[in-house]
Amino acid sequence: MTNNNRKRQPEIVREQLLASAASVAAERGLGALTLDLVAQRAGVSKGGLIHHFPSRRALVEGLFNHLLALFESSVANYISQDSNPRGRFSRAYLMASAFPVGDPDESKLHGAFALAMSNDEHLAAIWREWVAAQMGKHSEDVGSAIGLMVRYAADGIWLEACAGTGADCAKTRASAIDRLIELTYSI
Amino acid sequence: MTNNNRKRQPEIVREQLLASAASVAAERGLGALTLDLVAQRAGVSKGGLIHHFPSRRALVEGLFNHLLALFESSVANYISQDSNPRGRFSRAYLMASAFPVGDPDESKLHGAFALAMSNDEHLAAIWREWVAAQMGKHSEDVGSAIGLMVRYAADGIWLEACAGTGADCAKTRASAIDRLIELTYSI
DNA sequence: ATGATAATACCAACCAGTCGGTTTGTAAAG
DNA sequence: CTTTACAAACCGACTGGTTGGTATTATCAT
Repeated sequence: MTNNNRKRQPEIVREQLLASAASVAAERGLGALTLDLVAQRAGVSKGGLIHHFPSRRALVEGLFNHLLALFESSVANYISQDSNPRGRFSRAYLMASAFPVGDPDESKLHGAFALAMSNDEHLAAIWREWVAAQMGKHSEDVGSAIGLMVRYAADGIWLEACAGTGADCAKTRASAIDRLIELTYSI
Repeated sequence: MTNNNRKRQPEIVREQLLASAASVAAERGLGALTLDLVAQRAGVSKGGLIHHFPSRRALVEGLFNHLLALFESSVANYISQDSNPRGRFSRAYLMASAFPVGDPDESKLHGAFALAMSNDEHLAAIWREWVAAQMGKHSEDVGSAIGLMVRYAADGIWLEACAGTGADCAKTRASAIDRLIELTYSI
């Protein structure tokens, strides 16, 4: 068993650090993610943060992987509840994008990282690998133009959410999502 | 006539500053846009830069407005070449997004700004106003779920371009764009 | 036309603050 | 006693912005 009454619980601190980093990045963007601030929010000194993540880059990368894992499990969850294999992956991708789990700031986080990918080749590589792995796992809609189209739209949807625009036309938005879901059944 | 052999040509310098800012932001992201670097690339001192844009924020905002104007003229151009009013705006929006004018780095720029909006309420406000103005001008596809869907997908497309992913499945991509265009005719 | 005056368009140096990272120290766990 | 898990202080590099000054251009009375 993992010791219960330890005073030092590094794994918990590590998780707390990731959570703090996530909240900072969601609120103020990745650019404003400073070691001092993250450490302070996690109730840890900067030295303590550096102990777990030896550099800022390592912290950002750790957070990125964490988010990717969350998104992946969300997609997997939608898939498991979907008995129709037709376009299932794109459908789940759409749902996971349009209805993010957790706090609404999460889409902001996704946005922050998408931004980072455009200038950080390493993050972009991680993302590419993830996409490739997903396409391998869910080969149902590989190469489908409609599937790709739906996933494009899904990206646009959370982009809108992360930019905070389009809060008005919620009705049209819901209708657009409905149509997208319909489309996935014709893959 | 505007004097020809002037030594000081502030408007040209201003344009050069915007161009430099654009190239820096496209290459390294908005976060790496420093006054020193922009000034250096424009062949101007930092003081000179500050003279034209009194703060970093003003520079970023100026660049944002500049890009918005470029995108708007691109959209307008597609619209003017399109005789079918049905879904014309969404179609033009899609084309302008999927086939950016100028250097390929421009989509990176759009990406940088789109995602910067998530953390800069002021930029987001400018964007919202622009969208509202566009929707007012091209009322053809206001409130259309299909139009919104297409524009979502358009956003996703340049997001992909800006992240540098998906260079492989160009064929599927082209096919997806074709289908999106088709969709706009059914608005 | 011309010289004085004001306004504009810059530049070089500097300042105060911030940030990533290092170093040193220390208490707890094994 | 060694290793782990932190804390506290510190450092060098960098950044946005200021200041004080200079060269150029525009205005205008003479």
